[in-house]
Amino acid sequence: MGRQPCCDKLGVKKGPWTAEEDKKLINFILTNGQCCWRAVPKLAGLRRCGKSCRLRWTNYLRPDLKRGLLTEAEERLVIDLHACLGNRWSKIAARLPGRTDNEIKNHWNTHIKKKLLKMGIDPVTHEPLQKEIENSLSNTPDNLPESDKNLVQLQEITNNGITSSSDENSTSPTDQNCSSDESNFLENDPLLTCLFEDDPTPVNDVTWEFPLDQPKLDNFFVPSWDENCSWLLDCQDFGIHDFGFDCFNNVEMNNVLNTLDMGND
DNA sequence: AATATCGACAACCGCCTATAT
DNA sequence: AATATAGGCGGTTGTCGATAT
Repeated sequence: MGRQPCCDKLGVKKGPWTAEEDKKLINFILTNGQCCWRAVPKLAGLRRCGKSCRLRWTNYLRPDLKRGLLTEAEERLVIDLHACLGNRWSKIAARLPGRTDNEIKNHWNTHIKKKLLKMGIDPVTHEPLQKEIENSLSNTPDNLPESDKNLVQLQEITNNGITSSSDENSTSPTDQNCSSDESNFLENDPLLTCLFEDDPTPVNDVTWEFPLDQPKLDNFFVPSWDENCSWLLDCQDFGIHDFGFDCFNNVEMNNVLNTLDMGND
């Protein structure tokens, strides 16, 4: 005999989550923490698969998530990491605190991929596209619009990381990064160095490691109430009290709300 | 104003690995 | 050891708002 089935497929709801469902999931996890996902839907009163709950929480409801587009610095980091790791989005996401693999994957497919192609870089291999090289001979950076100059800058930054260790027998950038010349490459990039350690520590991993100097509430730690939590204020479908923050006493709640106000100033 | 097309992103699907039975 | 599921991951699809025609 194996394990119990994940969930009863019959009667499991699919499609976009409603505000009511979000509320139930948030309330449940803030109260009970993350336990076995299989049990979550039943205990939280949701007609969803446990997998769906995990995804919803991980990709959308987690309080430590950043909202909004990736910054330029984050984009550069994603490109760097992708050059070395390929489509291992979860590994890449682990290096970008507050970002999810799904978010990075989507951003890659909708933004970065196009940018790289526009720059004449193959988004898969990170090698220059031959055709684009020929075109570039007659299209120098000086002739490019400002937006394209930025892209060229980005390319240079990316290539510096990739080619700084190049030797006479160099092959593809990806090969250099991840195999024979990996050590040299890593020496030049402290960020990536930690990637290949046995127990890599994120550059700034806030995932569920809420700082101890944050206010300790009755049932859980909360992340810093700065921009990362502005999402809470963005929710238009239900108020903050609907999230189950009623479990706070008045003093704690006032502190939280005051901090939120300060953050908005 | 109505319709078509596109872009962004949330969510699902199916596969893989680790692990419980 | 064999079997079956949980959890995680990456690829793909579906939905919806914005923009173009």
